[in-house]
Amino acid sequence: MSAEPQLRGAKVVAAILEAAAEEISDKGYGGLSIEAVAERAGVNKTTVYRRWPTKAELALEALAQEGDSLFADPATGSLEEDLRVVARRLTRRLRTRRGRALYTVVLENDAGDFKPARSRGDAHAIIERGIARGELPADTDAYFFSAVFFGPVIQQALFASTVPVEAFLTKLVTFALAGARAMAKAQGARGASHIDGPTQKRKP
Amino acid sequence: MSAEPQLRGAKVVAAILEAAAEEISDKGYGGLSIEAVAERAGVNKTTVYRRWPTKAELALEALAQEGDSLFADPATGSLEEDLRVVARRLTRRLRTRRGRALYTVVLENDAGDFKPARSRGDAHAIIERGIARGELPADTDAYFFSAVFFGPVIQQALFASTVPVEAFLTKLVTFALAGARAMAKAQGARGASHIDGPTQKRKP
Amino acid sequence: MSAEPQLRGAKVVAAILEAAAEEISDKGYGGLSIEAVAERAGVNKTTVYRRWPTKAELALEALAQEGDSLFADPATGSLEEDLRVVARRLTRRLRTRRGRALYTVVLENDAGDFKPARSRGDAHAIIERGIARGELPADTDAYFFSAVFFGPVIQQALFASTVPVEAFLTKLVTFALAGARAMAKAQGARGASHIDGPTQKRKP
Amino acid sequence: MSAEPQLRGAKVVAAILEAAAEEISDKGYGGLSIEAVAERAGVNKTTVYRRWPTKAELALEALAQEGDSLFADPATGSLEEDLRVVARRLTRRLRTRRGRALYTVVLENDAGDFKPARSRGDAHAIIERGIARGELPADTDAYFFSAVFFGPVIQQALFASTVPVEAFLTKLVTFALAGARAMAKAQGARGASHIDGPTQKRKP
DNA sequence: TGGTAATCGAGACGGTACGTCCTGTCTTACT
DNA sequence: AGTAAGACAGGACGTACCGTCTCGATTACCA
Repeated sequence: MSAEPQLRGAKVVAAILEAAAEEISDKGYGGLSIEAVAERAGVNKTTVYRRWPTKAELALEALAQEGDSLFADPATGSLEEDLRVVARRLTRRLRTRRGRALYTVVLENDAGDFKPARSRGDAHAIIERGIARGELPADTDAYFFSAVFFGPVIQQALFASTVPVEAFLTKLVTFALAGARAMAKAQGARGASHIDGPTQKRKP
Repeated sequence: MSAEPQLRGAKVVAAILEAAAEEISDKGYGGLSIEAVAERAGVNKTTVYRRWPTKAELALEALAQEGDSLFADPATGSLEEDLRVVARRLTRRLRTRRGRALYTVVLENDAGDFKPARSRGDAHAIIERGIARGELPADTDAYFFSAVFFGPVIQQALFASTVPVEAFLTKLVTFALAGARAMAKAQGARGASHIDGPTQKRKP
Repeated sequence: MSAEPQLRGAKVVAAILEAAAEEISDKGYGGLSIEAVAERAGVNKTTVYRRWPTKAELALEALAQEGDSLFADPATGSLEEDLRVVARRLTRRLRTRRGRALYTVVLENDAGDFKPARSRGDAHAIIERGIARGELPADTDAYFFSAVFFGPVIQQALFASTVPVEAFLTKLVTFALAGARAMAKAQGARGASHIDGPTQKRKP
Repeated sequence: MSAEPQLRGAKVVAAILEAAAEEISDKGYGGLSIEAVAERAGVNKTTVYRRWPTKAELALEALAQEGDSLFADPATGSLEEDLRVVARRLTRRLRTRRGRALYTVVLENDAGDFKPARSRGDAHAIIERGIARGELPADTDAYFFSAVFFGPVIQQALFASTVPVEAFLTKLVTFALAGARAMAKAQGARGASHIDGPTQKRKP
């Protein structure tokens, strides 16, 4: 009767990941020390090293613990509003040390095949609902649209001195939709996007 | 008695900045240590600390040494081509440890009033030449357009697993121009952008 | 499914002791680690701890595996030669990490009731044969003589910068025999020695 | 005006050596940890490592701080009594963790050219005074005699289960003197000893 | 022959110390 | 005055063993 194997282990893992997340929130990824995580988790340093050989791996797993709410369906009924809501969430999160941490990890290592990319994948649902509702042309490339819409948002939030305010969002939404529609008219279907998500295949 | 005569003033500064730039190229901003810089510059640790209290300040100054060529006028005669050229340069640089370093600094500190924002300002010239040539509507907001065009480029280069290939650039250029034109048609002038350059105030 | 079948009982013990002996030969007692022994023996760490709670105990048992040949009867027919032979063996062994290990164990713990003392007991046979042959006075105290003869040998081998060479041995043999004879003459029997063997009591 | 250079340094050194000596007294050489020494000295770990790369080097220097009193002239007027006094001092010290430490260091490393050997050199004065007084033959080899007399003492003190008691000392003194005299008579001068002190030359 | 008990492997864990690297501050002396 | 030289306290690194523990697998012996 296999009860719970690794019961102790699971607790330890949870404690460590939580501690790591908190440390990141407090001091950012740059200020993250495994010693501090271990102590905060009430765990020995070697226990952390056993599972996460690298600060980066630990941080990534800690940051992956949640964050799924970001692209949750806003269900406003309108694509424009949906995009605005998600962009606001994104912006708010990226003003957080914790929100930025993910990007710092990616930047300091070279890894690209990552949470940021992956979670942006979650945005496709929103876009595809917009397509279904006819707010975007039928042949719109969701990956491309996502890159083009969220790219500037993230960029502004992470690296610009001034916060992208509401007005920017409004303008961006208008711009993106206009671009997508105009492009569709101008060139018709143009094959698959060339920004690929991690692994998945595109359908015709 | 000392073999090497002491470096003085400007020479010291130059040696240190150069050493720092090389260290960053080798090990990235994360792997940058003042000790290593000092040794590489043939200079004492104290001398470095005297002028740059912070690793970030040193890195920023070292990285500012060059990089102005990025937005130099491609002078292809066409806005589309100009944008493509600059985007290619940007992408190539951002695949470099040194290119990424700048963004890492900004991310790890919270400072946003920085090179990235400033240098994007340099892109305005290109865009405004496009406006002058009639390739973009007369009321196009250069700041906004810059953010909307380069945002996705930077985003892809820094954080995406897949390199933004030519096809992406082509699509992006098309998209951006289409968006700008459509927006102009649809709504006319709509007030100033809300993405501000470094310090200057925008007028209504 | 496991490739190697488990070792059991006596086999485990043998494997561990052998592994321990080899480790000591390689790295000395100071460099002896139970982990390394376990791995070398192809045995789990716990299995070692189960039987030898202490590094010292393990080492002692491992070192006790052999070493009985040291005081084996040289049977040269002459006490002087017998002593020389045994002293040479001793010296040679004490130049070995393994040979020294035993003394290190004794020194690091405070335990004195140990192999060194015990094995010196084996030397008595040689001495007593010498007494029987008339090479030493009849009332010679074998324990005392052993201490007085082998003491300097061990001392030189373990702690002196210069190896005790043949000439030293020759001189020592002469000296010891001369001392024993002179002492006998000078004072006659003088009661029991006060260096006791491990446990046994000396009789008057 | 060179005041005291290295004033701070000298204090630190003294503090560390004292702390090390105390640690050794408390826990023996085996239990000596650089961390503990550093803390006890109120000094940073790296400061210790800077000067003593090895535990052994630190221990040796710490143990060399004193210990010169051991072979100080007992000045009893009689060689026999002098030897007894020094032997008693030696024995007493070798029952100490600190006293044993020196020998442990030598044993664990292979270094032989050492304090123990060197300080035994100090014993020569005593022996040579005995020669001068006519208590030993004129051609007695002080090195050899020293080895032959103190060897058993050290041996018993370090490795025997039973303490070498007074009676042993008495017997040993008698034995050694008898041996030296008998040897002189039997063989006359026989050239230099073959146990050499560290470096010095023997005089004819 | 099948079941139970002893033995063992596997490996997580808290803990101590290792020896190294870098930080940022300080003192001293040189030039 | 600016610099080299370098000692220093401090903190974290990543590693090695320690000795303890739990969990299953294996083996051996006994019923």
